[in-house]
Amino acid sequence: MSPGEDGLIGIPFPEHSNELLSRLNAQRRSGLLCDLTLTSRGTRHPTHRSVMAGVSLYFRRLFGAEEGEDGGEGVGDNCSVCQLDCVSPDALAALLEFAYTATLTIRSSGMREVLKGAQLLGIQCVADACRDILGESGDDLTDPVEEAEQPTSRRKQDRCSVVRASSPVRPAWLNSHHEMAPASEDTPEYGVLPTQGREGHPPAAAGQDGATHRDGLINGSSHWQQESTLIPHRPKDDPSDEDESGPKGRVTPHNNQPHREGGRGGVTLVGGRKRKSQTPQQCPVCQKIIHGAGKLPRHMRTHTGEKPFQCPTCGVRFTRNDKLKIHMRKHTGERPYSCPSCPARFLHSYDLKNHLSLHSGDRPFECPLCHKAFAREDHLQRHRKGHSCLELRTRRPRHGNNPASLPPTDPFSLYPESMSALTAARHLYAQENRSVPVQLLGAEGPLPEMLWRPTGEEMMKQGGGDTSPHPSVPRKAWEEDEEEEEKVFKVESQ
DNA sequence: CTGGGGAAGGGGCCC
DNA sequence: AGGGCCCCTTCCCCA
Repeated sequence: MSPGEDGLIGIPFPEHSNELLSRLNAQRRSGLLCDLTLTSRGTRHPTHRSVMAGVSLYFRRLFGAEEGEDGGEGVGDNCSVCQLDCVSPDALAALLEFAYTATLTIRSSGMREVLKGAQLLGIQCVADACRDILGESGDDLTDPVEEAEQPTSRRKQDRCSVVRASSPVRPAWLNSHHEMAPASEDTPEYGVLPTQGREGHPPAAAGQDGATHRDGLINGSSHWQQESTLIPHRPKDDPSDEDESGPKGRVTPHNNQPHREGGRGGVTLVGGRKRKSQTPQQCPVCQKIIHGAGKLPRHMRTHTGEKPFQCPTCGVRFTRNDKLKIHMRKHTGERPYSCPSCPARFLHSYDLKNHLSLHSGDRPFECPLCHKAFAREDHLQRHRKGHSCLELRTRRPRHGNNPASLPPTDPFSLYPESMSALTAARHLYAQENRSVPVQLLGAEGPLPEMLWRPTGEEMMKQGGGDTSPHPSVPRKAWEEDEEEEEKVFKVESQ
């Protein structure tokens, strides 16, 4: 944590934007707090001008809520009814529904009317989606409003605006719901947000609370990209950890372990291969070190809850473009991973991997306590976290160890990490028909030292994180000791 | 409790 | 350096 942020913590509320939008929609339906009525050929739609300004460039300009303006009264401030006869009633209703629900529900026959309305009102993402579905390019249907705002490449131009726009408490209509599957993964198009003057002019839609939050975040996590800590590059001190495996240098699980302290960076020559800088950066919210150039924005969306990538078919939203891409396979029926041994085809590579283990019958993940084998590592972990290992351990270890009646050096190693030390102590003492000594019960304060055992994280901190010689079966140090000594503690329950 | 499917998140390589 | 794509691990949920 940098000195300037001492004591500053960021507590994300990912559902906030959705809940806020949902409540606003409820208010709209019941006519509460509505300060604007849209009409179209006789139909009337009460709504909130702040929401409309948030979703529509037309209304932003009408109300003078456009960033970069002086924040004075907009021309539309006195306007309470806005006649939009140029937009069909159905299209207007659909666009309003979209504004409050992030979902566009229309009949295909009405698609063109919605496209026209979206263009007229400057709702770019809807216009783009409609064009995609209609199979039209945007070139021949360029919205004049949008064109005026985006004279050149918007994606490139607005890169810095995207940074500011990523505030965790940015109102929903300014960050996520109106963006349909932007083309860029880590820098989603934030539509029509201009680049200048945001701090000085909180969006009209933000209201008082919104402004307060924004002010708070200007000094905090909203400036994550500028203020995120660049971790100094340091030559890797353990060359053995470098990836020298496989074609294309694709990492093996061994090399996919979490990086140890510091981080690889700069340019490292490994086996003649030039290694690119990974520019590790520290997340200002969770302090986590993020490796890889350009990966911090992606990580930040895990805090903000932003899901800028929406499936145009079913409306499901994703934080990442690659996840959306995989999701789209459900709709297209594409199953790119086919089993060489049978006709089975899969959506994901790991599905195929799991499937192949069924063919081979391979169960490489063995519980060191009960020696039950699993095909999947996470199943082994789940098994170990549960208490199933405390049951009778009648299985023999794979390598023909002689079960010993002696407990291992650290008897607590026999218990899952999820079990408290005190519970484990009770269990251990119960094996010997003894009560847990009073001095171990430690009613308050930290547990007595002899009952303390490090968590996985603590092990990482203490030992530099090198927990396992075989990363597919990560084991704590005490487990390895246990195995080395080949002492199997058979719990006698009788 | 286990097996399987799926989602989320992190990291590496290439462009 | 950033973005796209891919692979991996971990977690959650359901049968």
